[in-house]
Amino acid sequence: MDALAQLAFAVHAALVRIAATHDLSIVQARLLGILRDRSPTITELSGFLQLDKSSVTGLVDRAEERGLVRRAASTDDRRSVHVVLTTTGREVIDQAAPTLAGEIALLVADLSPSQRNRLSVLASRVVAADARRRGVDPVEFTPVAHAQVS
Amino acid sequence: MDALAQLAFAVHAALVRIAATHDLSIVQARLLGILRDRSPTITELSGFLQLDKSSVTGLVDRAEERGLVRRAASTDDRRSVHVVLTTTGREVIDQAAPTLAGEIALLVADLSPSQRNRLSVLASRVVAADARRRGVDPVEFTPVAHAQVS
DNA sequence: TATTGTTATACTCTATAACTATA
DNA sequence: TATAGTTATAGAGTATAACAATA
Repeated sequence: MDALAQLAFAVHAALVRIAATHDLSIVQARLLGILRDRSPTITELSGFLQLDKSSVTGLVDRAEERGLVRRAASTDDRRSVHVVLTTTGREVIDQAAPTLAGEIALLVADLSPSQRNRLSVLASRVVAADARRRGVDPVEFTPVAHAQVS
Repeated sequence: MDALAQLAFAVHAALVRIAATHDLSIVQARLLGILRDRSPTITELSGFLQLDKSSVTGLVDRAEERGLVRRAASTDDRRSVHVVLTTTGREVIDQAAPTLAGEIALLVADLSPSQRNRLSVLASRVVAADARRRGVDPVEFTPVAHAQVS
């Protein structure tokens, strides 16, 4: 299954490349993607992104400095902070998401529609099995996902 | 094709996780994997890894400090340097490669053999098309590839 | 002149450990 | 005591620009 590793590298590289044209790293893009339809706490983000809390603090710091997100006090727990997309942040991710999706589409442009469909089904199955195995929610992981939801 | 992005993240995360158990980053693992059957110059590595020369200098510096690789003067061009795997480096990658491959295998364990085969074929096709499009050699990109060759 | 590689610099991403404030 | 988040610190990875040595 070496092809799978190569595929992952190719997709990853494509996403890095396109995110960069929007002045985003992949992690920043995922962060903004997650925030499109929710305002999680730092700890929740830490779970979504599978990162240490302190890493998320830094990530949010940098995004906040750039005016992409803001911190909002929680009403029910004064220790907690909710991270919220700003108007600017929403504009940035709304612009970036289609081009990210487009780059993926370009990657599989050589496949026939039915092959694309089969690949999609198999990929979903692998992702679902992996998420189940690790006890996490499989929907939360890519800005492209949220792009298609919206 | 959002599933493809999610798949890429899942595979990538799995490789990061396993490489870490061998005290390697993904890039270090790819570097060692490439060096298994060749001794490229810095510029050649830069092409294989799609990184700037200066990034490769740093990568090789760190690997050299850890005794995994060494620099060897080129015989024909005194500007060039060939990067060579040390005995230690070979031991490390020979140990890591099977566990990396094993983790990929685990990821697709839920699929039937014929589904795995189909996924492999589709993945190879996408990778090949992408490599062709970008004018690079598709074989050079993962330590797992070299693991299976050896 | 052009190419090979390094250095200087700066930034992002990441984690661990220690800390503060709240629960 | 336990949890939420931050800070301090350290290190890897990355790129750009300027440079020396060689072609």
